[in-house]
Amino acid sequence: MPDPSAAKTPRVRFAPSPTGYLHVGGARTFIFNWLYARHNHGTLVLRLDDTDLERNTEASVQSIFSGLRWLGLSWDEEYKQSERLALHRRQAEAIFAKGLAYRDFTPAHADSGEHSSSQGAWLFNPGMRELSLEESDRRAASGEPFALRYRVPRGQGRTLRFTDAVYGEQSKLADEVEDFALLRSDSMPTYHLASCVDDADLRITHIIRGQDHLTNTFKHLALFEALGVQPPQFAHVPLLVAPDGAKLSKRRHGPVVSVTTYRDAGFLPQAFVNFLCLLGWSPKDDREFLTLDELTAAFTLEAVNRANAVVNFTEDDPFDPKAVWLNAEHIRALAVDELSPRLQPFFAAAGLHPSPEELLAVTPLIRERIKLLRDAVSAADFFFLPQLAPYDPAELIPQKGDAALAIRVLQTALEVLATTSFDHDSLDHALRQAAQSLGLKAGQMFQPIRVAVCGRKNAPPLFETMAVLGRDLCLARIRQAEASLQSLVS
RNA sequence: GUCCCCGUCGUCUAGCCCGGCCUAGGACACCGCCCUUUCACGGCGAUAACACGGGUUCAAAUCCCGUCGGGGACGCCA
Repeated sequence: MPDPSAAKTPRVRFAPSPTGYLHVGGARTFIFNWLYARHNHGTLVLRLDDTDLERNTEASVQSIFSGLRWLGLSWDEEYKQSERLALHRRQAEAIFAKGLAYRDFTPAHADSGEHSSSQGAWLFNPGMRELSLEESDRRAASGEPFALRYRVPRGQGRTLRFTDAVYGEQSKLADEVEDFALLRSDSMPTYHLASCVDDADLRITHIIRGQDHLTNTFKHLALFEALGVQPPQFAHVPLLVAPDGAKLSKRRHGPVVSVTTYRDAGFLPQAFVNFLCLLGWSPKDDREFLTLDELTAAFTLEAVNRANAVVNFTEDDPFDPKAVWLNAEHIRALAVDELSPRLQPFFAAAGLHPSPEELLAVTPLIRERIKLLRDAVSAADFFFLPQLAPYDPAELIPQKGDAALAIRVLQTALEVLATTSFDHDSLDHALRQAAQSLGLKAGQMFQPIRVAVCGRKNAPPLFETMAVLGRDLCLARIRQAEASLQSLVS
């Protein structure tokens, strides 16, 4: 029998609930959905699952949208569950009318505790499932609040089954599924109801979501049946877990799981996407660096793993080293004129405002030296600082030398630089010759100049740096350095 | 507790479905060497894993059973 969903072009959905910022696990689920949709020329639906009035916030909605926009992956349709309440309620009533659900008048929150701990799983509230329709109607009419529960077909030896695209054949006895709620006592739909009703109504063909929903799927199977529709295909993806093995959570792990943390630290979205894809999925060859196009071409659900993946962050280092490495790779893969403008906001945040031209000149000197975009500031601030940050004059002293030697180097440099043209080759030639005439190794000559000009020992290549800085600034800084050395000798 | 899922280097993974080519491959991180005006890039190299126990087989990381370990679900949260 042909699979009805296989013929249609796929429709997938990402359905975050706006109860907090977009976190890395959610981002990855979104990316997998996006990749699946694009790979198969299907449609990606973004649906805000905002049926929990208590916990939803507008700030979360904004945070999710800005996170998604930053990723740069677009969706095709957009819905909000809160605008579809009428449909949810209508379907709940239809299910009730078919006798597949019942009213539960047990007060909310009255039953916590006693079943979870000792006597096994909770299945239903005593008395409510068997309430006669007459009494149920009477109590409802009298205004007594109730939740609507799905009447799981228990006691018939039924087995609920589905084939997960990632986890394979799944089955569970219906007797082990609890009577989950469809409507709350305030008549708001629950997640299960709203989700299934919308998935059916939006004609979703493939549900790609976190593995934490694997067991919920049995409830959804029953619900789709109650709704009278074929269930979509399911594909559960392994969870992203913290180094301690627990599933990533905003509450326990804090801002390190927020995508804005990555964005603000200077991850490139394409690197972030690349990294996330490699957690729980691989192209099955040795590629690690993949562009979006390559990811799209290579992505299949069959290649998704089943084991949870650890995001390797620590207290003092919030980012997985592999994510950082991939980011550095993507930075290096960027053309200078693409990279340069992306650096600008990070300088601005540090109070530095180089012109686009200045930044463009500096970018090639630091491109291979930064792992995160924000590193650009510490790597290149000296280009744009009118006054160098104070440093220890002892740094100016070269290997196997003393302050007097450093002074001699700088004085010689001052003379030579006064007449040398400030391009790489001229500087290289002039300074090497100067070193020779002083009887010094090149490094002994260059190091004091580097520190004088950059204010520190580790910096981009000297001649390119000086060429960008220009003669005036270089001479001024070298003079200043020489003066600071005088205090050391006297 | 009940049910579901998972278990290859520290981490991400290839290999597992279709046993032999696996003295288990790649990557990150770490360490060492080379390149080099510093840093970085790049190159080379080293350390490092089939959770355990049975079984099937001429042969098991690969198939079967069990044990242990980890995770998830069990909410009028999603």
